[in-house]
Amino acid sequence: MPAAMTPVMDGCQQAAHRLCQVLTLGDGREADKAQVPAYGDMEGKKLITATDTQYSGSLLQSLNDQRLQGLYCDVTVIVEDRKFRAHKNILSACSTYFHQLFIVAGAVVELNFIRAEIFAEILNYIYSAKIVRVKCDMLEELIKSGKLLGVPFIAELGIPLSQVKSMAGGEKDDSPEAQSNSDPKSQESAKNSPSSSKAGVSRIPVIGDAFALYSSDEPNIIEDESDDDDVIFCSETMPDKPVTSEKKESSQTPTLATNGQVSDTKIAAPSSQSPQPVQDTKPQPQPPVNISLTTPNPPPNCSAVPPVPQLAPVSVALPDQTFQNAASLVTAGLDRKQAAPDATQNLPKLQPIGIIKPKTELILDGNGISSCPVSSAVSLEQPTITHKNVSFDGVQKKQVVTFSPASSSKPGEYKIKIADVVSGTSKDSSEPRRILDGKKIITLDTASEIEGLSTGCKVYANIGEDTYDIVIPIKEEEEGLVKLEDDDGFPDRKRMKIKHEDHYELIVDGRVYYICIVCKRSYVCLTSLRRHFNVHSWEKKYPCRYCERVFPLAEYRTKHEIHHTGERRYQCLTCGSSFINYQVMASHIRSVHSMDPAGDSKLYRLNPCKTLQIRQYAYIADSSNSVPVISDGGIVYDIDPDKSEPASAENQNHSNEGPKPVNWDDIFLQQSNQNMFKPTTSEGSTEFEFVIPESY
DNA sequence: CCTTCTCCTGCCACGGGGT
DNA sequence: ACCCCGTGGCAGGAGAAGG
Repeated sequence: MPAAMTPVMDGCQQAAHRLCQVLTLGDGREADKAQVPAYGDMEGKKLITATDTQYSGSLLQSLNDQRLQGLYCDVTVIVEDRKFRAHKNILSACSTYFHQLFIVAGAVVELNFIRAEIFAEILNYIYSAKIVRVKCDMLEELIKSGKLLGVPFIAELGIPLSQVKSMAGGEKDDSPEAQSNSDPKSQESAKNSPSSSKAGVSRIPVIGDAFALYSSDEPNIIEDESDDDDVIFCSETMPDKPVTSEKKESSQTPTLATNGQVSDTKIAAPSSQSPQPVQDTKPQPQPPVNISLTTPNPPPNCSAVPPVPQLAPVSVALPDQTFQNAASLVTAGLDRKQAAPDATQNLPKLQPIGIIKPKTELILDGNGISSCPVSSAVSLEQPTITHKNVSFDGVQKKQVVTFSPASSSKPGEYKIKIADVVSGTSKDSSEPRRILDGKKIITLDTASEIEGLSTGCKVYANIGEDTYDIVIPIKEEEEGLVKLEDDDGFPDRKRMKIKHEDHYELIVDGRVYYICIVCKRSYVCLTSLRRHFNVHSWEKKYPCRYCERVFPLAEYRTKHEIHHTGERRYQCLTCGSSFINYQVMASHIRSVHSMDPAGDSKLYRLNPCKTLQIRQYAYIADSSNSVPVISDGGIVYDIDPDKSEPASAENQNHSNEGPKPVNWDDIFLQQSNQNMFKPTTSEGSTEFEFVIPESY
């Protein structure tokens, strides 16, 4: 040990010794787990080599801790009803799918081809290099999902361990690769050379290091720390877990016959090599992209393969100017065989993509726009790495989304088309055109200028031929950072307040449309989008008090609960009949009285809700005087107050505070603890008895 | 074809917090 | 007092499902 060498150490040796001490003692790690510095030529120049063999492991652990705390997470992956916060860099490094996805995707991505439970396992693996206690019946799906996401280790779990190089013969340390791995240069070359990583192994793909944060120093077997785990899996690299467990491998490791590729879905085995620089990347095996183009939101668990975002916009007809669905407005998936600008006139809903996601920072220097000296390239400019994109390479370049009423083939229709843009100088783009809602809006008139924009800029539409509105959130990044890190150490607390994580902004003719970043629906009102976005994020959940259903919108729940209570608030003023909702009432008025409930005449009234604690005001349905009034009671129901108010205690607390509504979450929190409002818990009668009126 | 139900989205009122 | 923003109810349309 170096300590014994101290008396004869020179300065270099002492430095090395100190380094060794740091390595072994600096952060409490044990000395025998760190590779001590090696002394080179003791007589000549002293070369010191010190390897912190635990660095990669501790780094990964730190990253995982940060993920679990939501710290510095820059992407939210929505799978089914669950959200997963993560770091783009990590996902990108471990998954070829994410690597490509994040070229164009924003801060929120939604996966509809994988189950949340499976993704959770994959994510745990990405951040821990371990797969722990996965049920055998999940393994096949896990492997399939690993293939879809391009996570090689998981994708190749079906390979019998005996075929894995590092397991064969157990002589991994003596393998040429293991030896070469000790040389950083060799490591580097191995990373960049798939063939080199497969040296000596011809039968199976070799698990490369693209998916692992560990440097490939010591190929090892991953084994879970717990002794009672049922399954272990093999990995090349796990420096701090150099444990081999042949017994478990031989007896319990599943050996599935799913090693081959899923031919019917054209899913290729994930690449075993590291994600290449974009410029160098050839089309890699990816989940096919040709199936979701007409289904922007396929149902969860569908067998569809992941829709890789496309980079090329396509022309699409717009229904008038209403922009009911921005999927037909902003972007559209581009059939790789249909690049003609006007070939998609009658396309159905297409997979929305093509949002221009600039990559570099835009600087407003007072007089104009100057992009940072980064390799200014909009995503559209980058040689893309999916075969689909490659197929459009050259077409996408210098193509932007244009929005031209004149280009529409039908009266009143707008069309987005692909247009070649000739680079040129901006005419009037130097000044921020206007300030809107805390954002600067500038206008560029050439696509080349857009190339210099950053992800902080919201460039989502043009306003005319070769002119583009650019929305620049002011201090967006600062806001995001600040709000991600809450004072009390709970980074999630203000997550909802992070700006622009949920939408793009599209400006057409000076009007702002808010585009959901997940499904690309457009909204005139930002509040509508925020409300809508909960159906993706499930940031808030609205459970029914009477059954197990959960709703993403409070209004849905309220309407649903009214069905439980049976209350009929809508009363026809012509015949006095009451109805459970507007639709039934309107149908009644139209069919029975042959009148239009939406007309000017006052045909119905809405009585205040008696059975639910909702806002105590009602609208008198009079389109000419739609003033909210506090109803004095519809006298439709005679409700036992002792039983009609599920939150009676809460109401009593607020009884002296006016009509302040009770927070549902407070109510539900209490209720959930007491489990007192579910119908099955009531004895003999429901909690909500009320006298059914004659009209019922 | 009709009815019923759910979903959706613009609109608006309310309430809380900040200035 | 005013403004901003989040919340959530309402209107009314659209579409799906079922009879």
